[in-house]
Amino acid sequence: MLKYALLGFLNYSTYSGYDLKQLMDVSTSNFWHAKQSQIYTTLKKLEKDGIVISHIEPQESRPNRRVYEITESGKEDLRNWISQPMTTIESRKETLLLKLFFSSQLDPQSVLTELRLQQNLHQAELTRFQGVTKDVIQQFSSSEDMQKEAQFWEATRRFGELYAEMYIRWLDETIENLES
Amino acid sequence: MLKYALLGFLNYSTYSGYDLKQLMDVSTSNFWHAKQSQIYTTLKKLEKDGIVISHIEPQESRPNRRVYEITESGKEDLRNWISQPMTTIESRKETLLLKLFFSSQLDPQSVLTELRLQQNLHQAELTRFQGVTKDVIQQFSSSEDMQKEAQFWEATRRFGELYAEMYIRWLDETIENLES
DNA sequence: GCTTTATATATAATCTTTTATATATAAAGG
DNA sequence: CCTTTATATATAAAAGATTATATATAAAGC
Repeated sequence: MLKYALLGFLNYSTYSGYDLKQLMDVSTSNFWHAKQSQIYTTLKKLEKDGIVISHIEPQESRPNRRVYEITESGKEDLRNWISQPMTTIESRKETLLLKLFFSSQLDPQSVLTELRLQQNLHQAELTRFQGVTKDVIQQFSSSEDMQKEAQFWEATRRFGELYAEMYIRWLDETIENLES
Repeated sequence: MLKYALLGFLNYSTYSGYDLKQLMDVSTSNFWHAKQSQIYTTLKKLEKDGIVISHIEPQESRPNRRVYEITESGKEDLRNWISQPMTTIESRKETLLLKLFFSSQLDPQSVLTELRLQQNLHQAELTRFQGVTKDVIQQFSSSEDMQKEAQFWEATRRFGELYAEMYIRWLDETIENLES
C-alpha cells in the first residue's frame, strides 16, 4: 500500500526518496507512515515494475539525488486503486489495549500510571493537530488549483483531531473506572 | 506482539492453536487480530524458544489437538512485557484516509459513494459493539475471580464503541463538507 | 574545535503478516 | 444425496515492515 502513497505524491511532481520521506512525515504520518529503508526499496521495486522511472540529478557538495517520475502505467494503477471502493472496515492494532486486556494480574497502580502517561502523549498530539498541521495545509493549498486538495487534506487532519479527542475521552473514562 | 496475545490467553489456561484463534476472534479482534497460519507458526516458534510447551491430545473422529501450556519463562516474559510502560503513541494505518488524501483527481461522486458505504459498515459495527460483545464479557466474567478481568475487558469494548462513533461522526462531517 | 543536524542513498538481515494450499472427518442443513 | 460448516493442524511462498549499518559532506550550534 506504500506503493500508492508514493504514487500519490509522484502524481503531483517528481521527487527523490528523501523528498518523499519528508513529505510523508509532515502530511500523511497521521494515517500512513514508512521508514526510510522501506521507501527506498519500494521505489526500486516500482521502477523494476515500470510504474516509475528515475534519473540521477547531480549535485555539488551534496550526494546526488535519484529523482523519480510516475509513468503512464503508474498513473493508471493509481487511478484504478483510488476508484476501487473499500467494502470492509479496516482492522486496527492497538498495543495499549492488548496490554490492558491482560493487565488483571498486574499492580493496579502501574496500569494507572501507564494510562496517565498516554493521556499526556495524546493531549500533546491533539494540540499539535489543532495548530501545526493546519499551517502545512494552508502552505500547500495557497495556489488556486489546490483548493480541491485542501478540502481532502483538511479532512485527514480533522480525523487526527477527532481521534485524539476520542482517545483522551476513553482514557479519562477508563482511569475514572479503575480509580473507583 | 502476537506472542503476547497468545501468552496472555495461555496464562489463564491451556489452549490449542484452534482455540486461540477462536478466542481472539471473539475478544481481541477489535484491537488485535491474526490469521490462523500466523498463530500456528508463532506457537511453534514460542515452543522452540521455551516460552510454551505442547502435547498432543488424541481425539476420536476429530483431528488430534496440540495443546499449549505457558512455561515459567513464558510467564515472566509476559509479566515483564505488560509492566513495561509504552512511552510513545502508536501509529495507525488508515487506508481510507490515504485514498481520500489523493482523491482530488477522482470524480467527486464516487468519493461520496465510498464514504457512504463506510458509513454503513461502521454503523453496523457500532451496533455490534453495543450488543454482542457485551454478552461475551458477561459470559466470561460470571465467576467471582473474573470481576477484575471484566473491568479491563469492558474498557476495550468501550474503545471499540467510541472509535466507531468517532468514525461515523467524521464521515458525517466529511460528507457534508464535500456535498456543499 | 567539536558535536549535532541536515542532506542524500543503499543494502543486509530479520521480523511480521498475508495468501494459498493440503489433509481429514463429522454434523447439520437443504 | 449433496453441500456447507465446524473441527483441527501444518507449511510454503510472498509481501510488508523494521532494525541496523555504511558512506559522505556542509552548515549550524555550542
